[in-house]
Amino acid sequence: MKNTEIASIFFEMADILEMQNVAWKPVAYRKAARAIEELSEDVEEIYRKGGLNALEDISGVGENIANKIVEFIEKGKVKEYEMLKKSLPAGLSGLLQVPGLGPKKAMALYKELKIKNVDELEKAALSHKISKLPLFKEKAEENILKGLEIFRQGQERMPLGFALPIAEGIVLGLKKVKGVEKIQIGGSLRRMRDTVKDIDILVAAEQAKEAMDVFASMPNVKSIIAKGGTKSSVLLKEGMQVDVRVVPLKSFGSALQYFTGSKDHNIGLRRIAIAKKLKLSEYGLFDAKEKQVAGKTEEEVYRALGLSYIEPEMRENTGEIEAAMKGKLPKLVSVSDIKGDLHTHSNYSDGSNTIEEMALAAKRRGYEYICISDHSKSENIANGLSEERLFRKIEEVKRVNKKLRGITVLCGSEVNILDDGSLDYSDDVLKKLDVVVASVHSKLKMPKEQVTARLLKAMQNPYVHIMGHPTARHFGKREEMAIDMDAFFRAAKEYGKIPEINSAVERMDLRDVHVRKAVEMGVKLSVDTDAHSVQELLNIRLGVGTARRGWCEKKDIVNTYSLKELMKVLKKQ
DNA sequence: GCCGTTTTCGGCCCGACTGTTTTCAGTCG
Repeated sequence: MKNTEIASIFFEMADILEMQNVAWKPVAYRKAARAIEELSEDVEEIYRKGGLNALEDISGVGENIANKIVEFIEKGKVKEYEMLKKSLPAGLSGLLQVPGLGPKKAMALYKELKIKNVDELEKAALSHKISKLPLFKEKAEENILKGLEIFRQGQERMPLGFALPIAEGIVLGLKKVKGVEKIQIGGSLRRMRDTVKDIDILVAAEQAKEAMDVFASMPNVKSIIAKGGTKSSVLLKEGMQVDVRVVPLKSFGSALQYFTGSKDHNIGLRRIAIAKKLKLSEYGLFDAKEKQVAGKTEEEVYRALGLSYIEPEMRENTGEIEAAMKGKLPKLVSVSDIKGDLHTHSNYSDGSNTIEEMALAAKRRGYEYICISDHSKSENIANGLSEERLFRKIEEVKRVNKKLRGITVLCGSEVNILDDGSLDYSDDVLKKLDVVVASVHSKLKMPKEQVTARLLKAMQNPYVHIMGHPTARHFGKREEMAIDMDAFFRAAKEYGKIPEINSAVERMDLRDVHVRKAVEMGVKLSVDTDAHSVQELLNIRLGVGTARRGWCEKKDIVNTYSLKELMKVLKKQ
């Protein structure tokens, strides 16, 4: 997949152009880079199939950038990028990644002190050379060192499942503050992106000061980046930045809309506002006479722009605005639609709770069913079940079903897909199970053709129902496997297999763009937690978030079906 | 460099915080 590589070239070109004070081009290159980064398909594939025209169909990609993509695909490099790089010392544009440093200051540091990279920047700040420059006074060195700290900590995006509880803790703390009328998480966290860079929190209050003071003095605050009357930013000990904004109640909806983003979605909305001779800001939607025509709620803002309400998870400017104009948005699946979990573990393999405990926890969630799918025999590291232990487990599930009312336990297994695409149990064993989840846990670095063939072969097995965490990515450990996703979903459709949206905090697999593609191709999916304890059943909200980002409706997700309907779908295979 | 429900040319989102500015530039989201 060349997408990430190409995107990073355009991001760097944007930085270099910005340092050279070139107008608008940086904006254009960054927009194109973001779009390429978010593609579900390999740009190379898009080019092979549809040529230059198909590349230009990518939003933000015009003739010029399309040609550069072709150049990279065919020659492995982009001439203009190479030339731009030569115009500045290597590493200099990297200074822009340090918060607080923009093109002007970075260029000044280079011209005055010959600072060419982040390490030299730190040395200069520590030896107090910077404060002698005209643009920089006494506070500057302190801020640069603070910026470097944020830069080093903020290199990595944090998985949604880590950030969400942290954000919820802050919300809880601020809710109690006198004068706080409303509070809500915004940003990419509210859009349920699988990873987030920072946490945005919006507060409605007439007097902001007390909320700001409480926020800045929370116990997990490591340092304060900015603290003003209505806007503060801090760095947490957990390593992430949190921004809190306070607005009056009458602006809460427009502010929430604004701080939820995405950036591209907001630009789209503001264009519509301009076309209607209106002005949209975080304070509201205003007419030509500066009279507020909407702003108290988000619904009001969308309605006033002539759009139906767009759910946060869809706000990426990937067609949702056009759909909202025509009133053709999907009705997204929600957590309350989920009737069961089809991929969980018990202490038969590597889970920490008994089958009965898992079942009772599922019942407390209001589920109709839960499938306990422990690991298969070759997964030694996770205490995978031999055939003999599996048969014992089937009996145990029968016993629990007899004992418990109001929840049905399905006996399943997460069966390893071996290197050649065959499965870890024989068909005679698989056919005794209610649900078979087939997953890859080994040889994750196979070339694309091989790994795709491996998955396709597994899908041809008539006893497989669900394809578990299809790309096998693991945050901080490994990238996703190289898979031809088109071929994968075509096969899923042909054989009636159900790819999984795995909600485990460190997996989140499939990704949103894959899900969107599956939905477009008419492939049914399952949202599962892969829970190894009763607590982890809660993570279903993460997977549902991904499903919503992929525009899933209830009908697209099989575990929103009643047990009877679900069994019909599974039997059909 | 991109783009078109006013446009193929002329726009391109809009406002807060910081520092030291005595009225604003730079940076950020």
